[in-house]
Amino acid sequence: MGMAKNSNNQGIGKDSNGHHKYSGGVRGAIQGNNADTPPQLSKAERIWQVIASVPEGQVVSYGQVAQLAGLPGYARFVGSTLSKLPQGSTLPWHRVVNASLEIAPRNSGRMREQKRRLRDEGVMFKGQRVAKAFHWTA
DNA sequence: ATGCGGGCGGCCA
DNA sequence: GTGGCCGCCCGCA
Repeated sequence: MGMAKNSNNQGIGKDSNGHHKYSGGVRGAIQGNNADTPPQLSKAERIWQVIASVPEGQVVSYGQVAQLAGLPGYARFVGSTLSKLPQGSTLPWHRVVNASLEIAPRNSGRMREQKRRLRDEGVMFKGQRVAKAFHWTA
């Protein structure tokens, strides 16, 4: 475990979304993380919020994140949003897998990094997939 | 404006 | 259980 502290902080420098509609007090993490998520936040911000709330040792799917962020149907957007995270981000991006609970195919190095991180927090695999027991249900 | 490619997902062979 | 086809929605030529 060591230092897990998945706060709501992920080195959000500048959103490539352009829309700087405000990003003021993101008080605490989004505890509710329901679809009732207040919309002053940009889509990317809401997505970050949800991911930041995923417990250590658990995973969620892209579609699930979208759903929880109040953006049903935005699964792919979640993926592209994560691909834009800054290098030093503390957002637990590695806890997001596809609906089949497999690590989404992309740069092999990134994939290995994700698997390593998950294993480090105790997540177990069944073949290529994360065992169901580690699938987070909000 | 239009087209195309993504860290996806649900359905149906 | 797999694999292929669309459908979704966005960002960037």
